[in-house]
Amino acid sequence: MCISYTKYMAKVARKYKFAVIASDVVMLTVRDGKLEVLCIQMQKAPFIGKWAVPGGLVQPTESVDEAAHRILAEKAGIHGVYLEQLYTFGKVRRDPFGRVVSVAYFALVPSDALRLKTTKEYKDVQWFPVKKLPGLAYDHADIVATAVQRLQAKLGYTNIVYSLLPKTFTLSELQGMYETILGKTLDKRNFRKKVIGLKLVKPAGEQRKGQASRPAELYRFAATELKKVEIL
Amino acid sequence: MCISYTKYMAKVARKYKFAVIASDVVMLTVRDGKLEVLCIQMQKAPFIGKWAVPGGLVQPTESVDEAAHRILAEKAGIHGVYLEQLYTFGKVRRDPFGRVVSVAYFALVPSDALRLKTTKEYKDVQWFPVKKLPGLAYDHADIVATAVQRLQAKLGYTNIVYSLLPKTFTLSELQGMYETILGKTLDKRNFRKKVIGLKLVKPAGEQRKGQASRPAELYRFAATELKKVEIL
DNA sequence: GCAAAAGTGTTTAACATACACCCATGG
DNA sequence: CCATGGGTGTATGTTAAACACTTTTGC
Repeated sequence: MCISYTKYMAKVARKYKFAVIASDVVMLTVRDGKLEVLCIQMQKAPFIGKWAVPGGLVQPTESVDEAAHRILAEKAGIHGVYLEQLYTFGKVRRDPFGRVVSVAYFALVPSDALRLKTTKEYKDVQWFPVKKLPGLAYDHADIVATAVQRLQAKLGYTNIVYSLLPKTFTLSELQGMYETILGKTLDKRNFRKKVIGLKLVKPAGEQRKGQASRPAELYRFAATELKKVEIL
Repeated sequence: MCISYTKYMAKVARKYKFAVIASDVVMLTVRDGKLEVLCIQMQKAPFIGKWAVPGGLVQPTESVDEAAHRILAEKAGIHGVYLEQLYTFGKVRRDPFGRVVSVAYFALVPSDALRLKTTKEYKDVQWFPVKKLPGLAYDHADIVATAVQRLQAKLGYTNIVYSLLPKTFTLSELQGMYETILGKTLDKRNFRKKVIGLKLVKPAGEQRKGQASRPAELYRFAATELKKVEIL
């Protein structure tokens, strides 16, 4: 149904020469100390074998936001994660298929949800580190770059990092998130003073044991909705 | 030509039930100590007599950015001002005319360009203070509110204010811009220390005379492209 | 007992804030 | 000469940045 709709729209759009609206979703996660993006491998000319960010046409009965949620669910089986509109890419020739304007979104996926995800068998879906991306179809390299910039910026003035970590985490894990995404190291003592002083996190009252080192205190986020906080 | 295209598209869009792409441009200026928005008065049902922000359909041969520039030029006769993409509004029923997704932009117009503008005779075009807006058609009240928020935020971390002032200006005029847009007063001495210390402005070497008070030094912006600067 | 990561304070410099008076001009 | 807006400095508190050692555990 989705494929026939796509083909139908392509025909209509070519005939009437007008723009159709698509949505592309950049899904980001942090895994093994690397910031990664979910990509799918394309089957259609002229991009056979190329990778792209998941996307699809916006249907007549859904809002653009709803389309982004649907793509997230269909292409990655992920629900309830952080999703926000990123930017709208509207150059005339960005898609050889026809005039497609793409409203791009970015989603943040916690690494524990991600583990669930990779147990499913999508042979044409893969996480790539943003620093080792394959060549992407369309203008998707620009879209991914814009998403990474937005994430880096928001890390500094919001509590958005809550959407990348599991419910409880150690302060070292939290700091690692910042270091991975920003690509620089931070001072441990200053970082801890800051996140505790700003009440970004609170102790969960448990410890992470089982490692050959001193057990780490576990923390929770004080808020799990987006708030403005000057962290950096 | 533009009107017939619009009617044609309306027909096509209704027939094939799919979304067309429009762009709306929120033009902002500061005049007489008030932040104002340019609105046009509509002629078509169901919004006869209602005010709206200038907008129009994106043509097949132009990018969405180009459409925004065209709307700015057509509806307001303004060229070369600051223009950036704001947000894409994509709810299903936001336009009774059909499924229209709007890529909103915001433009900043210096008050001297604006004086030129208001000498022209547009009986259906008017500047309204954002605090005294008439009821707006569609979801344009949301769009304007989003634009104002974006402007307030960018004022704090960029030099964007350059796009609202003439080439030379006094520090009091500059401070007035900040106070008007942010809706709060600032300390004169601290403000001056800040903008000079950050090298946001440099002296123009002239003075503004002709007022019943001490002449004020005139300044210029050190840069007239958008830069990140922590001002507030 | 040793390797590995967790945890903890102090000093210094930079910046933000609060605050009040004199100056140059036009009328 | 007076009304108007322009221009200037200092003291205080707050925040950012730099920096090294002790603790607790598993093996």
